[in-house]
Amino acid sequence: MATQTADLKPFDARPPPRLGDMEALLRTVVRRRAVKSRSQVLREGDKPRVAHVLLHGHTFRYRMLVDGRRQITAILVPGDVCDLEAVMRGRADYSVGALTDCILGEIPAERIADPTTHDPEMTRALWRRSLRDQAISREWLVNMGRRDALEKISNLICELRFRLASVGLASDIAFQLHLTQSELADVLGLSCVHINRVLQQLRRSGLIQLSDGTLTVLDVALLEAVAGFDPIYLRLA
Amino acid sequence: MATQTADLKPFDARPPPRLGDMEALLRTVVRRRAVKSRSQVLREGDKPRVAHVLLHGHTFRYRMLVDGRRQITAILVPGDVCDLEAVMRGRADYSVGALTDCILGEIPAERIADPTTHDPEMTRALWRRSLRDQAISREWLVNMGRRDALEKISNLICELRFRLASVGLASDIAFQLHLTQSELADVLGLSCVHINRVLQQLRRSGLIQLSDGTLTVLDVALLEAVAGFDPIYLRLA
DNA sequence: CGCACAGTTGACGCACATCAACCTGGGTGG
DNA sequence: CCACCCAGGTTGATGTGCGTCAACTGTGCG
Repeated sequence: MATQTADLKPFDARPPPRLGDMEALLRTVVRRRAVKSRSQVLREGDKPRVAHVLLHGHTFRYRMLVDGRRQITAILVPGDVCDLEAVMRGRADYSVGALTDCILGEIPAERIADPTTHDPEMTRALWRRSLRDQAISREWLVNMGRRDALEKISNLICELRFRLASVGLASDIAFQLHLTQSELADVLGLSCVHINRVLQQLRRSGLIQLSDGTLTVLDVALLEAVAGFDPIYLRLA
Repeated sequence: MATQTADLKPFDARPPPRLGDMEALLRTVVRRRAVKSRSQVLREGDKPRVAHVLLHGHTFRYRMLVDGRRQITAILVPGDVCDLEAVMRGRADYSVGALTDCILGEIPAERIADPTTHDPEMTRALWRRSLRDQAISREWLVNMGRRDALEKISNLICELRFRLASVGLASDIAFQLHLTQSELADVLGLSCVHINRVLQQLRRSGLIQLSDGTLTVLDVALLEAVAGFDPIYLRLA
């Protein structure tokens, strides 16, 4: 359960990306914490006392149903805050897990629980993060409700390519994809068998290439057309 | 395209519910606006200059795909802010429509666009609204991805009952449901034919009763069990 | 060496979509 | 005031996208 970090340039912990927001967030990081791939960062029901900015690696939010079904509700990339809502509401209604070895920056709850008492620059940064999170959730709802499996997967790939590129972690066409097919299934509300078949369809039709956790988009325009992808919801301003 | 308001007590515009938050919001309302049932409050792509607090009636957020598919991403009840994110981001990436005749309170963008410059009480109120919105979106994602049609509908009914009760618009068991079956379908990612069949199944099994837009839950505990409903995500604090 | 987990493939079944017809009530225009 | 229309709801027949089950592979790890 380790190794994943090896694929990335060995620890070039360049404090992630541009986005003036990041500076405001980083100023408030009091401690860094490393967590292992596939370990749990936050458990549903916890009352967290620190929020975590993701500095390196990927994490995801999810909820389990009593019978074991799982739904992943967000995928987080460097620069994202894993558990802002949980800290602000005082209780987590979702869990957070690590998809890779990660480095997290801890922000004390006191600094954010009341958004009006401190650093206005950071308050604005948190608002923007939060608004973008919401925009992504809405897009995922559309994806889940009104697109078929091929469109869903294509759409997710387009979104991740975009988000990773915007933090300098994807070239124009290639990026690291650390999701297993079974995790992909739990993101998109499908079964892992079906994910497998659709991924192969995407490969056979020459749209993507996927090996060793590196996903390469061979025909960006066509994939975005298949997906019905419009990145406007990700726009950063 | 009118009439809907008639079912409600003829205009007892009691400024909705408890929730100290409401007071902070209401203080900033500069104008009230009435809109007709089924009319559009906000169009995707608009750059809105006012936000709208819903004072009376129901609205919904949605997105259309180019081929006409529609996904409803939120149902809004009195006390909710229809378009906060659109105002704060400067551009709407969703549309808002009215399910009934509504009364909206307008809040100027200047009062909220920068959350750090004004009334801290209202900033906190907006944060709480926003966090709750997000919690609901997450729950909807779980619903869409990992529950079958019967569970989805049951869950939505439980949620609406809860939210309406918390603003004094539902008795323990009954409330007004202003969604057509086709709109329900676009909330849950199903076809309206299937919605119809599952609703009848719920009626035949004595769980709900539905006539003239009044939905009565005949067996609350059983319905919540069927739905796998846990209201903790709606908790207001 | 063997176990566990990710991926792959085929056979089969089901939940849901689609299509089409029909009913109903209320609103509208002649 | 009646005739029409149309949106919403209901029902049956049929099709299909995706799930489930099950077997097999490859690979890394204890």
